[in-house]
Amino acid sequence: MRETDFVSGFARGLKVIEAFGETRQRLSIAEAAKLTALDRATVRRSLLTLAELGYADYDGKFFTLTPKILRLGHAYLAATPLPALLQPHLDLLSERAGQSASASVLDGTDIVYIARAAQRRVMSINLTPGSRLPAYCASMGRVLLAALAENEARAILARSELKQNTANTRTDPDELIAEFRRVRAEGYAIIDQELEIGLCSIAVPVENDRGETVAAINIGAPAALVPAAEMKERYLPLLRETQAALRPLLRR
Amino acid sequence: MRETDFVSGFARGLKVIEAFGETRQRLSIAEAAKLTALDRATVRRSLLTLAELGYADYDGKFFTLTPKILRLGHAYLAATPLPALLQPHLDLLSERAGQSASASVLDGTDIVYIARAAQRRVMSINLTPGSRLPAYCASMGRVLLAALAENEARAILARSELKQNTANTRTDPDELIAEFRRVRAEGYAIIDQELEIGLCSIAVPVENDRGETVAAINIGAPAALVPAAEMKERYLPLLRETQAALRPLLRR
DNA sequence: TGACATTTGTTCGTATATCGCACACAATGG
DNA sequence: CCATTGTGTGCGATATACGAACAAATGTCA
Repeated sequence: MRETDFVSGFARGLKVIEAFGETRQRLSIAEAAKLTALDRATVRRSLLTLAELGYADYDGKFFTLTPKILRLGHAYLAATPLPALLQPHLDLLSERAGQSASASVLDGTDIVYIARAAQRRVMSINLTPGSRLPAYCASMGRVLLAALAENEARAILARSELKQNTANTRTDPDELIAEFRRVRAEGYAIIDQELEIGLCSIAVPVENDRGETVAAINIGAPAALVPAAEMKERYLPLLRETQAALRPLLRR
Repeated sequence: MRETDFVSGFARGLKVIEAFGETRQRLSIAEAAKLTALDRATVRRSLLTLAELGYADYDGKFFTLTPKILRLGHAYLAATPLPALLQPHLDLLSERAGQSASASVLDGTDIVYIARAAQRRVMSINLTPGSRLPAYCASMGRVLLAALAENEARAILARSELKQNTANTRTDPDELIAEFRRVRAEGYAIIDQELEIGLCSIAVPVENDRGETVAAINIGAPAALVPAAEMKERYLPLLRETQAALRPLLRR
């Protein structure tokens, strides 16, 4: 790709949109300029463009995103067959397990939820398609990282902010890499309150007919009701059944 | 706003992203150019920019969006307090009604789901935050359109593609405007299989402490289990309670 | 309160980046 | 083999970014 095959005005605009997620819903021109490290004049032009197109509102002082911006993410969810294909299987899985079931893919150091069948709300966080969690301390994240070449997984860990969310959180890269080996060998990952106290989850990879990992699915349960030790025997068989049902459906 | 306060490169890029939603997940340069009515060279630069930034993959022939694109929509869902504020109330509502409950706002001629608590799956469509339905034939759409000034509502109907989805679908603008008056007077809207055979729903507005309509919430049920005639007595009281609980929480 | 410092939004001029067009070339299919 | 469709590139005209300057608003302190 040549130097000139890059539209920097477009890239700058996308950066401005993402700036909204990091803080509040309202951003002034100067705030957005600080968050994006772009010139105030440039940010102003991007924001006015968003407003002109209806992706943002402007009251003369602050800009706020409008729901029209969801069209952009929806372009992915609607265009990609994976979420729609997984959804009915997650519904069934969730019903049989009596717990929430989700599917996600990897994006950088995060997992991104692409489909979800919720039962009771157990987490403090509100998860919907598009939600992100750090991969290193999520069961689906462990599964997805384990599917990568070890040097790639290590590179992602190096870029991750390995935060000690709870007393249980594993933050040592070597220890995590070792866990990835176990996950690869045994085909599942269990998280025992590493992300949030009171929450356990178990995940398996979703593989296509070539055996490539294209996503991960999990079941989450309150630790008070389902101790981590019981996660495997209670839910792994159900996850394996879903996994097996999906494999032939996923052609590459 | 001056003419030069508009970054057309940015606007063109956003148009390219939206082009993915309309068709398949894979777009060639020429296809994207046709869909957006932009020059091939321009579309090519936009797509290469998306690929360079990791929002798209490029195999040398086709471009596909990556889950990173969900960051853009997520910037809205994370930044706006409304979805997170509504979610627990929808969960409760859904549990008490034993049916799915959702919240949406208006974007042009569509309603956009911003939160949802699903029970069993009744619709053929998979609804998640970001999903869109035509406003004119959805219960929440009727409520949101009824909240507008009548000439605005009429203008939106004029722009809508009033499709006869089922035998029950109302498509006459005058008839719809009359229905909006009734909705405004009585404070709720019921849809009896106008969108999809077998699906009934009832919606009420969510108002802030000034009485302005900021969203709509609904309950959907299978027509086989809950005839449209029973929707009101069964679910309207629950919706009204949720509505009342939300009002003081919504400051403007 | 009033003077001053700081922050923020806006405008301007100019160097640079980008657009749309025209054309060359490659792949594909009848 | 030619028609068709799609991709890459050079170029002149135009649009855009940047830094700086200015104006307005806001905050600070005596």
